[in-house]
Amino acid sequence: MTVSRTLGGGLNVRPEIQQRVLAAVEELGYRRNENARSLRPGQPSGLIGVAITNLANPYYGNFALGVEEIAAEHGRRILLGNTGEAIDRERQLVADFVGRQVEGLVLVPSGGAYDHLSRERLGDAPLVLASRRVDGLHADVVVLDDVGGAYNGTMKLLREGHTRIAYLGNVLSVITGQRRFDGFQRALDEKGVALAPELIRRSQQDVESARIATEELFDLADPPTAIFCANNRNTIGALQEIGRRAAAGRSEFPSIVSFDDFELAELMPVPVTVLHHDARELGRVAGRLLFERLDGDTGPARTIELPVSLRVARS
Amino acid sequence: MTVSRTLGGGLNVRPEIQQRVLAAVEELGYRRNENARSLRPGQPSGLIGVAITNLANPYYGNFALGVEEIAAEHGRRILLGNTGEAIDRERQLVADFVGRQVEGLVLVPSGGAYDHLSRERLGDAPLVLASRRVDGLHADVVVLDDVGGAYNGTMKLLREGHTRIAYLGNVLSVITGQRRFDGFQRALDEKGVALAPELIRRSQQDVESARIATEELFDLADPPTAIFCANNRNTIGALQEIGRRAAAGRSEFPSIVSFDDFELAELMPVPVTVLHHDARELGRVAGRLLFERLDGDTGPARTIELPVSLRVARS
DNA sequence: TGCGGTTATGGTAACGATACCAAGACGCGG
DNA sequence: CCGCGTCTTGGTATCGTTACCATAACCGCA
Repeated sequence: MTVSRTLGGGLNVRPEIQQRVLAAVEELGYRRNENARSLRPGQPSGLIGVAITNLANPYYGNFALGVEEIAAEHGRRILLGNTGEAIDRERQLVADFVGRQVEGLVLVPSGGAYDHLSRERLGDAPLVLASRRVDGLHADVVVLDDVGGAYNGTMKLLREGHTRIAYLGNVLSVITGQRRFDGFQRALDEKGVALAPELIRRSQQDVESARIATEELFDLADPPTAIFCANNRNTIGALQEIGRRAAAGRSEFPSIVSFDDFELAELMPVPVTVLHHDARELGRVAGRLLFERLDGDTGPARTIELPVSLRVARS
Repeated sequence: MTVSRTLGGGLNVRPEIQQRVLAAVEELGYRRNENARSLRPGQPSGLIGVAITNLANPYYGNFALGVEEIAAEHGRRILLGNTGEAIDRERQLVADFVGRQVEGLVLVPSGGAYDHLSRERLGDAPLVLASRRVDGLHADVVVLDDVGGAYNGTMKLLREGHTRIAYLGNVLSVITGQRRFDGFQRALDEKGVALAPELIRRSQQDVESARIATEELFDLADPPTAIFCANNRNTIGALQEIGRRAAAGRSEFPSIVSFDDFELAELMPVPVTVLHHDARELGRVAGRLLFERLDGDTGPARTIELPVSLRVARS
């Protein structure tokens, strides 16, 4: 049709006819069907699939926003899915994204199996993994300097003289959690401080379970004097429990190191040191990696490690 | 093809052939093209368009999660777009969503013009507006009890004896902001307290501008003794400024009422009262309204007003 | 054996858009 | 006035899928 030409830039169509076409489009409320458009071979769908683990966590909301920002710059939309850390849901989401002909995929992997992420399963769509590494998979990766950040944060507590340092972390299957724990452990080893098994809690995924874990820590005969929180959810849970106890008159004032920044950290009643990193920037970097692939970069898989800075919010 | 029948449930296909088809699918890595699928008339695309104003705000992240949750229950995916409060971007997003054959739209409107939301522009896709009302538009709406919530929060401050109450709010064009200001004003009127123009700041969209506005309030000759924050961003900004001043030794301890809850509110150094509501539930309700329309409900447009509860986080 | 009925299988058309091709209209130079 | 090139326009095929239809194979029963 002449309509297609008109809407596609209007090359070689008489201006008068273009006017008539546009008038008819306006009157009929015609919208080009993008799905039919992307059906023709070689035509891009204009979609980027983004799968994150937990949209309720503002960290991932910001991450998604960073990807969306880069996608929008390139005229693409994002299809967003929430995996909820469930591998089945991740599998299903990835399959669906591929079925919808996404041009590329950005994924925060739940960890564990990754057979659904193999090249032949994804077709032509490049894959960028974010926030978490998956060993043995050929894909671009953007992660934080988890080991170094956790090491620096723990060292700060050790230098302040703490020896009973608790660790609140994510489930074991999440590789990020392992790397952060590695950094934590390395710092203790270096200072010759023994790991106290009763102070290590590594299975909290949400705020409430983190709060309960903190409650149990405080109820120990020999409670910790400092807490290393391996992520935002654990930090908030720990601080909530501290607030509860303060309200009940049983004040506990451990030093806190939090991997992941959070708003109002500087207003906390206990000394909080924050390992700061920019989720939105992480999303942007993931987006840029993806679009470099889409622009034809065929080099080997890259791993970008973003720095984590130590910020003393209150001491 | 027999392939289509096999993947579509396998009715009237010999089990032996089904096995062969599935084996071939596995070997070739075949994925059904969902775009081609939705091309046939009457076939749904399985997509719901969700456009929110600011994904960096955890409130909207949670909202999107609520919609995603309901969509997932119905086997649908969400296409997520960020408008950034820009009407042009909203227009573009909506047009794109329609072009991609979304089955329905959930939108947090930026406010202002809404010609792009008329029925003929959207085709068959039902529209649900969330969080903000748009007068004169025939669509289902889910909003909070903005007026009542703001009224109750302000009343609490007035009953505590405050008469110099500052107001930190969103830009004027956002209808939610107007409604919250209405509730604020109604409470003042009822108690016979005059509105002090120098204490009313209604143009902060982000945390930093809210912090600066708070700084200016404290520097007044006759500073406020309480602050009503009309949304999360303004609350955080105000509290940040309070923290800064405390760190500098110039302690200011106004009472705060915050429309929108936030994590760790109970740990703040000043009395904070929170007008609590559940963003995720808002998203769920919007999603349910949408799916009722998709299930054939053709009744008149409904408006659902979700309650806002007053929670004394710290007093 | 023959006939109606059920089940299995693949051919064809159609969805909406566009690349390609063919053909008509027009202008210009020889 | 003719031939060539350029611009404009619409016909046709195609993308991947599924509804519909036609056909074939098979069964049971009279």
